[in-house]
Amino acid sequence: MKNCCQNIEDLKSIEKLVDFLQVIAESNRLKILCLLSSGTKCVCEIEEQLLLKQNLVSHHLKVLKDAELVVFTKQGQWRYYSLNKKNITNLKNLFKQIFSKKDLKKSITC
Amino acid sequence: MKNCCQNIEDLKSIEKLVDFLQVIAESNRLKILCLLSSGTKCVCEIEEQLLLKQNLVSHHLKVLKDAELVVFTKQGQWRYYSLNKKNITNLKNLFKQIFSKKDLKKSITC
DNA sequence: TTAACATATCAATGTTCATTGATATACGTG
DNA sequence: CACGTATATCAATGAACATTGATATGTTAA
Repeated sequence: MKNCCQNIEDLKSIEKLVDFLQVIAESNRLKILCLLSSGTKCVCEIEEQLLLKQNLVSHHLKVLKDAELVVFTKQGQWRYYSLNKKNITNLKNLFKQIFSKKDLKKSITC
Repeated sequence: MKNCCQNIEDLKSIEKLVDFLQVIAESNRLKILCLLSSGTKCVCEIEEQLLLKQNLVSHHLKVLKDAELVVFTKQGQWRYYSLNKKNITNLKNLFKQIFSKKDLKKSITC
């Protein structure tokens, strides 16, 4: 375990965090998450509030859904999206872990 | 203040966070940060430990430096890079703020 | 059934960006 | 000075991806 970030567990955490970060490192998606944290919304509400076209919102929701950061329920012709709180928490913890000096020193042997 | 994320302050925070996230949402850069959190390193050490070519490390360090996430000091022919702890802390706080339900509800009026 | 609405998907376009090889700059040593 | 080492920069390439218009699918209402 001579090199930093060569520890398999750490590498996995880093790749996993990068995957998450790439999803949220996009301003429309971050705005959607931000909006959803105030409660469940249907696609057309997101469109209106963020002034985005329908297909674009739908596209970004798919990216967020694939990353399991949001979930939805169908109700008639509407889809109501909300945060996947469990995974948002995971993301926060992973972020905290990687960026906490203390944890880093524990988990990574450089 | 009818719409979420239309509040100028929130928008600024979001754009600022996106800028940060885009910088760290890249696995080599995240690894560099991770490595540097164990202490100051010169470029060639980063090369060796992460098995990356010199020009690539130098490129990513420039991106990190432009984002003010790292700083360096010159010593002879070496440049010693280390974390810009103040800005790393800012990043962590911004992240926490955007992703903390409580703070979100305080700062964003939807 | 037809029309209108809500949402998803597809193909095309343009942009951003990671990587690489080549080269430049700066420093130290003989 | 000349040479080797450390690092940065530049130009080219290819891949990833955000956005858009068009179209498809499913649902409700008349």
